[in-house]
Amino acid sequence: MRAVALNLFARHGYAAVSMRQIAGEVGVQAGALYNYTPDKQSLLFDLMKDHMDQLLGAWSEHPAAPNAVAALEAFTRFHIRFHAARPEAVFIAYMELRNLSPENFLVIEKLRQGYEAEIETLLRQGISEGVFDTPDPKIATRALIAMLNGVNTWFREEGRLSLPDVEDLYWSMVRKSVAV
Amino acid sequence: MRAVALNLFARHGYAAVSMRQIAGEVGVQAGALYNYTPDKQSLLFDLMKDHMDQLLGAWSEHPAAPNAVAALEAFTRFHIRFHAARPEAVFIAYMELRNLSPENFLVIEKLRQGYEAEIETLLRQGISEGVFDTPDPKIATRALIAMLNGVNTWFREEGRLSLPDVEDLYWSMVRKSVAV
DNA sequence: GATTTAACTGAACGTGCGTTCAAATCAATC
DNA sequence: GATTGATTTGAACGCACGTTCAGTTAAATC
Repeated sequence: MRAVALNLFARHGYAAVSMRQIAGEVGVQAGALYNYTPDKQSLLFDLMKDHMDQLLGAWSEHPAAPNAVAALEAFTRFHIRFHAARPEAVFIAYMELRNLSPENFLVIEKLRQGYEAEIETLLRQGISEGVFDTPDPKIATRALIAMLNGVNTWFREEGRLSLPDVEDLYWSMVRKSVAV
Repeated sequence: MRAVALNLFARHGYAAVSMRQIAGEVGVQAGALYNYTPDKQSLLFDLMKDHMDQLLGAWSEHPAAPNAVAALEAFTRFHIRFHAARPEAVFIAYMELRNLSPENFLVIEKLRQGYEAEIETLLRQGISEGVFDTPDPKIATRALIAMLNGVNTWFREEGRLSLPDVEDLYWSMVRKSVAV
């Protein structure tokens, strides 16, 4: 059910997908879904929460890098790979924030901020190492994440560029954009 | 009516806003809206089309720059200013693409590609001038636009940074990211 | 002030929504 | 094969949706 909901929410949007549609693709009547989720809102929230937990979990398991440049490269490649591997969850995580109830939104937003904070720390380390130069690490973090998130709007497995190609291209831009 | 619809679509999403809601905020009954739009879909399309026309129109009226670096700086500042000035239209233009009918989507998508193409041309000029170095201008264009679009997710008029501050920060990153 | 035109109302149309629940069905245990 | 517990069905609940339209009201013209 989660998988079907993820796919439909990503394709048509949370508000435009009915419980009957989800049930239909699962091969079941709408009522049966309520054995697995208390309501539609929780279904959305759980998908988004799972995604954020996986994102933060996967990054936290990443081995420490010897210096800030290596850490930023590791992050750049990790972020691109992680997001390219689950385009549907990513799409939902960024597009359906406003369809979360206020309490649920706060939970997800806090997780998102946690991720952002890790990257900001990384940039600050590079600045104190003297290898990065950016006047506002907070804004630079957001700029970099926005740039990397952009990959998901166009990247296709079967496309002209392979994932390593994309990683190389973006790493080159990320590196230069915060270089001294 | 357009203004109200723009605001509501931006706040709650096209699918989540009813014609009765729009009518209510206008101070009129739902039926009256149909004197001004044939249907809800056209209302969305017109808002998006207007936005894209304004974007392309405003950029095309920009004076030519003496060289590629100046042109890229002009573009960076223009893009940030233009988008910061109409956050609701921008939000809709990027979030409601999937709620357009297939024909309408094609129209908007073509306009978006036109904008992208202008920036790509600009990058290519810088490469041939020898002032830019980026292995894939098409991807670099998308990366830059994604980065600049990111401003709208956090920028607030009353915030810590003024618009010129933001322009300066992003121009510094844009410039370096494609530098030789 | 009568006449024409434009704008709006209010009710209705058929449809689909999220959710509930008694009844039916299925699976596992004894 | 009877009993139990978990799943699923199918119908129903009240409500909201986009859209239409005959009838009313307001504005503009003469």
